[in-house]
Amino acid sequence: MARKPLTKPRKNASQDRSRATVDALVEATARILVKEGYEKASTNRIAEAAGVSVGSLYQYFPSKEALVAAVIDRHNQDTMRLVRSALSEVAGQPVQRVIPKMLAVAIQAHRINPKLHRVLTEQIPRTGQLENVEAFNREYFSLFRNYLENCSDTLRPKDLGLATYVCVSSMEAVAHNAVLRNEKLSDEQAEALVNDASRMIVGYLV
Amino acid sequence: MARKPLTKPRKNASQDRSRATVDALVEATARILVKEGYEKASTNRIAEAAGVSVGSLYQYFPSKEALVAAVIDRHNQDTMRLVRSALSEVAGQPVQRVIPKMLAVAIQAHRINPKLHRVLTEQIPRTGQLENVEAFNREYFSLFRNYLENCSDTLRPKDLGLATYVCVSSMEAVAHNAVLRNEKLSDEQAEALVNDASRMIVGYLV
Amino acid sequence: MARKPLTKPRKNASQDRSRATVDALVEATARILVKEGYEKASTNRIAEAAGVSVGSLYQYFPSKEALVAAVIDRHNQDTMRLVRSALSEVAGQPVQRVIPKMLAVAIQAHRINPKLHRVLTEQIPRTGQLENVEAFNREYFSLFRNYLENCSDTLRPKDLGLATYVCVSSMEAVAHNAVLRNEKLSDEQAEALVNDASRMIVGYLV
Amino acid sequence: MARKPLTKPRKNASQDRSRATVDALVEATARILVKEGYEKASTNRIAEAAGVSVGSLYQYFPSKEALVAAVIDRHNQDTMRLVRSALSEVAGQPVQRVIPKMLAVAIQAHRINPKLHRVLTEQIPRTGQLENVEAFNREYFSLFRNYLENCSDTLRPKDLGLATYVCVSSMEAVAHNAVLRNEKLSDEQAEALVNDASRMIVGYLV
DNA sequence: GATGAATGAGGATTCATTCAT
DNA sequence: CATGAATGAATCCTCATTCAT
Repeated sequence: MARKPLTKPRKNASQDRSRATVDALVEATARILVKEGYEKASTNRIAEAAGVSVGSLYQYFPSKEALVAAVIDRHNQDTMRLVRSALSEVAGQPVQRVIPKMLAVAIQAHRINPKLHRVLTEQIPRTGQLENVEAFNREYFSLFRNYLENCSDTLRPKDLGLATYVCVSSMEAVAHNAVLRNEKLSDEQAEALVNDASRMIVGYLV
Repeated sequence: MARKPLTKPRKNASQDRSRATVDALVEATARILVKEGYEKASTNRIAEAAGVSVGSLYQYFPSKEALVAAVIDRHNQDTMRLVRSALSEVAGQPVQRVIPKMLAVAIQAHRINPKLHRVLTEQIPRTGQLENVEAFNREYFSLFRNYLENCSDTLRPKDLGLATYVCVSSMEAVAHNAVLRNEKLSDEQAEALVNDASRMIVGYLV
Repeated sequence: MARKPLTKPRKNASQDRSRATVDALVEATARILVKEGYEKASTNRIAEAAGVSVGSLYQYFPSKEALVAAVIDRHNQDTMRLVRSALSEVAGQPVQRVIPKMLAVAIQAHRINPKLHRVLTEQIPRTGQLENVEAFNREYFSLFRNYLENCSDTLRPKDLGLATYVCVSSMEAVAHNAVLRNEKLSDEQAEALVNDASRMIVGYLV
Repeated sequence: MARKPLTKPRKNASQDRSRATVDALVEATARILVKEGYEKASTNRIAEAAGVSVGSLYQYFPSKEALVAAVIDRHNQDTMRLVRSALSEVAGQPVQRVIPKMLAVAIQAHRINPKLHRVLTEQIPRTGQLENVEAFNREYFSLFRNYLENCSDTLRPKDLGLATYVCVSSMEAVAHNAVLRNEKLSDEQAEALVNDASRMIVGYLV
């Protein structure tokens, strides 16, 4: 019991340092990606932007791809947190309340860091690290499908898989395009969009 | 009138040869893009696949980007041809007939060359040659908006710009995801999708 | 028949240029290998020494290993030329004349470029391009074995494979060590060596 | 005498630990060298395989080269032990008995750890730490020369330096090639080899 | 116009070594 | 003494582009 306190801070100090380095790298990657685009984002540049040596970069990330994957992951997790909390907020409520909420959240999620979102969706060659994106999509789908199943008696579509697919695709597309084509989307525009799109989806579901 | 036939064939021969070279290059680019992916598609390899020297490639295309842009252009024009002819086929008919047609055409368009479509949307860094894509989108939008305006009295949404946007986004997304996630989409699946999505869009519009 | 003369020089000019580049690269590699050692021999440095760009290096040699292999090959071919001509010179003569000749030639061969020979045998990691070395050894073995078979009735060893092996190993080792340990080997020393070693081998064979 | 026992064990414990660490590092280096080859053997990997931190590695060995030199040293000492004991076993006996013994021992020595032997001779760039190898060779030479001098009256060659050189080179080469080219050298093959090569060397000497 | 050899800046990655903890 | 995170020079190699023939 006398030794542990002695070593623990040591370990933590070291762990903290590692953690800080990793965070700095992911953060720097996101920044470079936004500022320079994927093609110009070289590992040396990223390391420099992170205030770290290339060697350290490769200590924590086995390849450039892994680094970008980490950025995507982080972004997806941020998004998912938002979606989960929104869905749990309106759990058990009718589609008339849930759909607008989901649309609002989708727009909000794309607005977290629209430039990063754009780079991530437009410039990253989707080669290899599809797994993460797939995992994200799967969770998003199953969350929504779960909700639909819980109120399936109030719904018109019988094939809930198809319904999930149609709804999620549409909501995603509307939010995505809205933010990408109009980075300065005003709140009024967003509201109008949410209203119309909600009416469309709700009308489809009930 | 006696001279022209003499020179014209010559000229044509030359023009035809140019045309053939350009076509071969664009075609080869598309092929390589599909087979190897964007990152592995080098100009030397493309030239070789086209049976042409790199030098000639640069005679016709000032840069790799221009070459890829040409591929995108060609793909978009193929798509647009389909869309235009479909829309003119159902011109003047009610949304109940037009929307399913448009959805069917969107799916069909994505099925022309799904692998190329995937590479084009997933792997090409959208940097610079957005103009082409934008032009394509603008035409698509205005074609659909035109149609909506012609039957605006039968429609519920008053903001036709917003309605166009919501409809086109959703239709595009549904078709795109359907084809990308399921390259072997069966005709039954496609039909079910068109039915549900049509009901959604039509319900929104009327 | 009018066209060919027109294109042939062109082709040759181009072929000559390629050939010259390849030669310059192999030559430069050998030079760097001798001057700096294997570890310091980087592709960039070799290209520079050859008065050629790295790009050109990789146009002709797919890897650094291939370049070194070419040097080894060239060296082995130089050696083999010597050996073959020596053997054909004394073809049909008794071992008492053949063995001294072979020893002399082995020493001579190692003296073509002793420093290169040293680097090639001491510093090159024998990983991968063993095939070439093996091919060289096989030819060397089979040339000598052939000779032994032709005069097998005058020989004491019955297992000619074993005899070939013992003779070649010993002759090689004696020559190799002589040159490596004593780069300034005098002609008298060489002669004494040839005499003693010959007596040993000949005594073994008859 | 009362104090010493008190401190000595402490000191020894520490010395033992050092010793153990050094041994573990040398052993790990040999293992990695065999398993991965020289090029892939990094200090970090070696330290890990030895269960020690890189920092500690550099506490005991100033460079990677030093570490490899230690492995070579150990291997050479193992070999030398074998040779010395064999020679002392047959000390004073005639060449007819000594030569076969030496050949047998040379083969046996190369068989201690043939893979390590191969890596050591084929992959290690002989740059710098030649001293150790030279020392080994010198001892080997002088042991054999000593023996020859002791029975010089029964020998035909008058230049014992030359004779030593010819004999040692040949014996070494025969053993070396035998083991390297044929890792699964059978006992019969080894015996045949020893017989023929002995006859050759003995014939030369007497 | 066509050819393809040549270019060389730039990128990803490794690894022996150091040093703060 | 031990640790292992950090370093960064150096390496191999690629590929869009040019230009002499």
